[in-house]
Formats: sequence, structure tokens, C-alpha cells
Amino acid sequence: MSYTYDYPHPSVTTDIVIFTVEDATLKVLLIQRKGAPFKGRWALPGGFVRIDESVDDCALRELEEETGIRDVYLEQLYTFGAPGRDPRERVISVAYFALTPCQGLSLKAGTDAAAAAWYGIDDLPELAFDHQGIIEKARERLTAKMEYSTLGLMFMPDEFTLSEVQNLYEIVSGQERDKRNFRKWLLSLDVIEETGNMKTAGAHRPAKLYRLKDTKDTKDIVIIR
Amino acid sequence: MSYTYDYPHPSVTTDIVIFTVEDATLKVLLIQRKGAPFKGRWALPGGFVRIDESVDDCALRELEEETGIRDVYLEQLYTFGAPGRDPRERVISVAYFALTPCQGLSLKAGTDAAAAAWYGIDDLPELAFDHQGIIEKARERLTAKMEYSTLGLMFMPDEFTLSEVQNLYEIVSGQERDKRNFRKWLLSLDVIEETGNMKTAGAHRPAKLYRLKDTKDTKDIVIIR
DNA sequence: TCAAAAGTGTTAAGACTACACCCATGT
DNA sequence: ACATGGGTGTAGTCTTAACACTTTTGA
Repeated sequence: MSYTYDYPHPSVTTDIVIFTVEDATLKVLLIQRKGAPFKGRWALPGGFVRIDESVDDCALRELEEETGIRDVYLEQLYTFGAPGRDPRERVISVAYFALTPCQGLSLKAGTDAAAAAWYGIDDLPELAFDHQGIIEKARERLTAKMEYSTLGLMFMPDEFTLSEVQNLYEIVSGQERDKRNFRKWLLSLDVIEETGNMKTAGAHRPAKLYRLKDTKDTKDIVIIR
Repeated sequence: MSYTYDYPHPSVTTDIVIFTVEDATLKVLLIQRKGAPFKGRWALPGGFVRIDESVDDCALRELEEETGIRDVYLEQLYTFGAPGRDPRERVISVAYFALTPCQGLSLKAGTDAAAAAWYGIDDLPELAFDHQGIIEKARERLTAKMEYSTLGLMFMPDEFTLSEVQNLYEIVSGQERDKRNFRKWLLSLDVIEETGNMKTAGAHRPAKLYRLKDTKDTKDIVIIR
């Protein structure tokens, strides 16, 4: 089967920059390419938009197919459309960024990938295409948006302690915060609540566990101010 | 000439939401469609991305071809990729938004347009495709970004008075500001400077004229805080 | 009893808001 | 001389930032 047009059409793909925080490091999921071009090189998960699916659906589908990850916060990032960014043909890529908790991930490489692995954001291998630039843009957006929204909570598992949240913010932004001020700030947003449970972890006082308020299944973030 | 592919390809277009402020109203430039689909309906300027031009270049080119406008602030907005948004074929559109001064515009309809005209943002005609939604998203971004950046200055001509800037901000945001506080804020950003010239306009004291600092030709905006 | 992280208020500094009068010009 | 928009400073309020000790647990 082939498809014919009166003028040349580009291909459209999605690429997904999915972040997590693990071992006190911000990490990005990469897959190792199985086929040409850039065979064997690491790249962002992603793939071609099907003719009857929305671009958003494509991002969700590719993420699940290539990495097994689903039910994550996902947001459109930017569209990269310079000619020559793919050596095969003209490809325009709609990039997304996603956040997932540091726990409960079962990674599995999909059919188009030889392997899938988390890489520290400051310790990336050489990447295929212009994926280095896409990751830089995603990181900028992530750090900027964590300043003025509750986006950071999308990294947390179902139940979490306040110290865990603070830790996460310090890792992503790279700067320390005052414990009392951070707690005041987070609680004043009125987006989390105590679960009643405690987390005991070692030779010290147990910590209260919190959850996101609004047990709506939507993963909405709140813009502050 | 025809082009054949092994699997179906979408078309990719750009659509540009270009704003100006005129007669104390935020306005958007629309063109009237000459051909099918939606013949005769008003729509955003835009068109198909050529196989050898970048998506950004396409936006600039289409804007100039269809409206004669060039040298404006232009920023990528969002990519709209739902199937069915164009009745002819699958079309994915990369939307841009642009800002232009209220002066010195010579509008001319291009070859694909029967007419081009500025419409008040709250007084739009029925639009083709999903362009209504694109305009809403552009307006959100514009008002949000004017709060925390010097984006609003992109509406100003080469020389302008402080009152003109204040007026503009009040029109776009819909809320009044204190004159002294506004001036203190604007001057504290350190992005404009006096030209030494005055603007005389009617039976009152003439106003100092200002210009953007950094006579670099780039139209950069400054993010505040 | 010691080490380690959890939890908790107050004060000072800085940022923002509200507010009113004189100035220069054209008619 | 009067009407019109241009130009300017201060005081009060609110927000943000700095800072240290007690509590609970496991070893």
C-alpha cells in the first residue's frame, strides 16, 4: 500500500522527555535505537503520529509502547521543525515532557528499542538527532514551572512526607530551602492533606504522610499567584 | 509531479495569531478565505510548511505573504493536532503568536486571501477550523506573559511615552494601574531609556519619549524576577 | 544516652499598595 | 485663566526571608 500526494509531506513524530528523581538525581528516560538512523545510539522515546490519532494520543502511546510507562503527567513542550534534523526525510517533531514518581516503575524496552534506561540529566550519553536540545528545553521548562506551580508534586507517589517533597525540590532546582518556610509555603497552597498514616524510616521520629487533595483522577497542577 | 510514501503523511501548517492594540482595543488580524474549505469565512493567516523550510520560517513567510507584515515579535504558541480539525485531510498546525506596534501597518491581502482586517478580540466573526480555540490560547499566553516579562513593550513603536505603555497594559489586562507605581515598576526593569525627545499632543504638558535599551536588532524580552 | 530526622513561631527586612498635588502646554 | 494630561514621593501594609530548639524513634 502506498500514499500519493500532489506536493511533498513531512513526517510528524512525537518525542517524550520523561523525568524522574532517583538517588538524589534528576533523570531522563532514554531508549537505545534498534534501527537506522543512529542505530545503537540513545534517544528519546517517541515515534510517528498515526494518521487517525491525535498528537497527544501518539505521545501517550509511544511512551507506553517503548517504555511501559503510563498514567503520568504529560504536557506539550515545543515543536522542533528545522529541515535536516532527521537524515532520512523531513521530520517535524512535537516534543512533550512528562513526570513520573520515583517508585513503581517497571521498565521494559519495546519493539523499536534495544534497551531503555534512566540517565542522570548531567550525565547523558551522546544522543541521536537533536534530542540533546530537546532535553535542555524540557529541563528549562521543568525548573521554571516548578517555581510557580505545584508541578513538582507530580513526582511524588500516592503518599509522601513533607521532607521528601522538599528534597525533590532541592534536587531539581539545585538550591537548598529553609525547612519551616518550605512547609509553610507548601501547606498554604491547600493542595495536599494528611492521610493519617506515618512513615517510619530509621532511628528517628516518624513522619506524617500526605496525599494530593481532590481525589479526582486528573493530574492537574495549580498555578500559583 | 506527485509524491508517494509507504504510509500516510499528515500535512503541517502554521497559523499566526497576530495582535495589535488600536482604538483602545486588543485586535487580531484575520484573513478572509478565498478557497475551500470554509470559503468566505474569516481565519488566521497561515499555510503549509514547505518541505525545505523550517516551521519558524514558514510562519514568518506566511505572515508576510498574506498580510504584508514583517519584522515582528514572533513566538511559537502550541501545536494543534487533533484528527478532523481540517475537513480535507489530516492537518497538524503549529500555531504562533505575534505582536506588532499599533502604527505603520500597511495591510494588504495576499493571494490566498480575499481580504485582511483587524478584529477586536471580543468581537470576532465566526471562524474557520479550530481558530477560535487557537486565539483563546494565544490570548491566555499573552496576558499571562505580560505579567512577568517585558513582552508588552513589543507593542510599542520606536519611541513612546510612559503613558502610552500604561494605556496599553490597561487595555490588554482590562484593569487600571496606579500611574506612579506603574512608572516605578517599568523604569526599575532597566529596559528603556529616554531619547531626549518630547511628544507634544494637545493642550497639556509634553511627554518624554523613551526607547528600548540595547539597540540590538533582536526583539528579546526580559523575564522578570 | 546518643544520633538522626521530624516538627514547630517569631522577628526583621523588603516589596507592594494606596494616595494627592504641582507642572507645562494650547486654546 | 482654565482645561488637559505629564510628572513626582511617602507612609502603611503585606509578603518574604532568616533563624534554633524540642520531639520521637532505633540502635
